[in-house]
Amino acid sequence: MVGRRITDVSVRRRDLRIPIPPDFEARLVGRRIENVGRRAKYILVSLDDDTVLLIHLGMSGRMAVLDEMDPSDALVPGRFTHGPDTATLSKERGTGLGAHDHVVFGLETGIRIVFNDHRRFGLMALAEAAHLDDHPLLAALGAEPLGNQFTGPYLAEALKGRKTPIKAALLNQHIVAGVGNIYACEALFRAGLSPRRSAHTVGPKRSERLAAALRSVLREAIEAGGSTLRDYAHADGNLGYFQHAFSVYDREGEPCATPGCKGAVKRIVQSNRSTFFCGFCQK
DNA sequence: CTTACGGCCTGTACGC
DNA sequence: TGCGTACAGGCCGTAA
Repeated sequence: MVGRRITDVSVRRRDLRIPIPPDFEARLVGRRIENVGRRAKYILVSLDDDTVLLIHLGMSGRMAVLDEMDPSDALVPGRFTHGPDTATLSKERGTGLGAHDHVVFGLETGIRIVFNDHRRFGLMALAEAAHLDDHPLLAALGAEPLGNQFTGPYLAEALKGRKTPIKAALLNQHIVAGVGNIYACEALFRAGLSPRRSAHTVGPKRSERLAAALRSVLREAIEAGGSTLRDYAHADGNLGYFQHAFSVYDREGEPCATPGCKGAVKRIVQSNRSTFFCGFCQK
């Protein structure tokens, strides 16, 4: 995408988690893409007029690249996996688009970037580059877990006085940004901390362990291309494979991975989300 | 201020 | 086979 100009924007559904504003298309057409970055779970697309396009994939969103010169792209694994998409595909033959392809960016040289999100928990928004950090979606975010700011002392300070379970605190984007359910569970396992433990009881020493555990699990997951549970895929259609390295996530009833531990992985519900952990080695 | 909870959507897996 | 229920990688608004 970087270096190419946006020649065409087609919004096929505006009612994402936050509605796409009326001036969205007009503000994007004709702009050149200068950079693609990320903050927390937001993709940040910087344009040549100091506008930034914010994209959030929610739980089920994905971006795909359709190359007009290569029709086999429509067969990219993980692209039309849901029933209605395939059905609609035949009706809309010629566009190559499916029922849940909500936004399509046409770029120079005939490539299309498609935002697909069957649950519409994702969103797109526009921000000014000069005030990006003040944008309502970004302003209150905590430190990047892989950035220099995120240290044991930072985490200990952020957890101080919080009564919520440590699992919920890890999912709180204002404390640490970009951690979801899988990696919260895996980090707590690596740190040997019970997900039910009150956040404020995680002091400097445990925070150091937890911050290190979180960084290591994220680094390894990224290295492995992410975790494919049901339908996650890269823009090129390749699947992640970190799910094979899970210690606890989605492993209810299986023996604990810690050598010598006799425990089995338990599943509980916290803040309406599944938590997986070992009751023996996580205290 | 903090925390708990329901809701947003649609698709899939599973039990009856 | 068909139907109902639970659940899914996120996050916001509201209430307490």
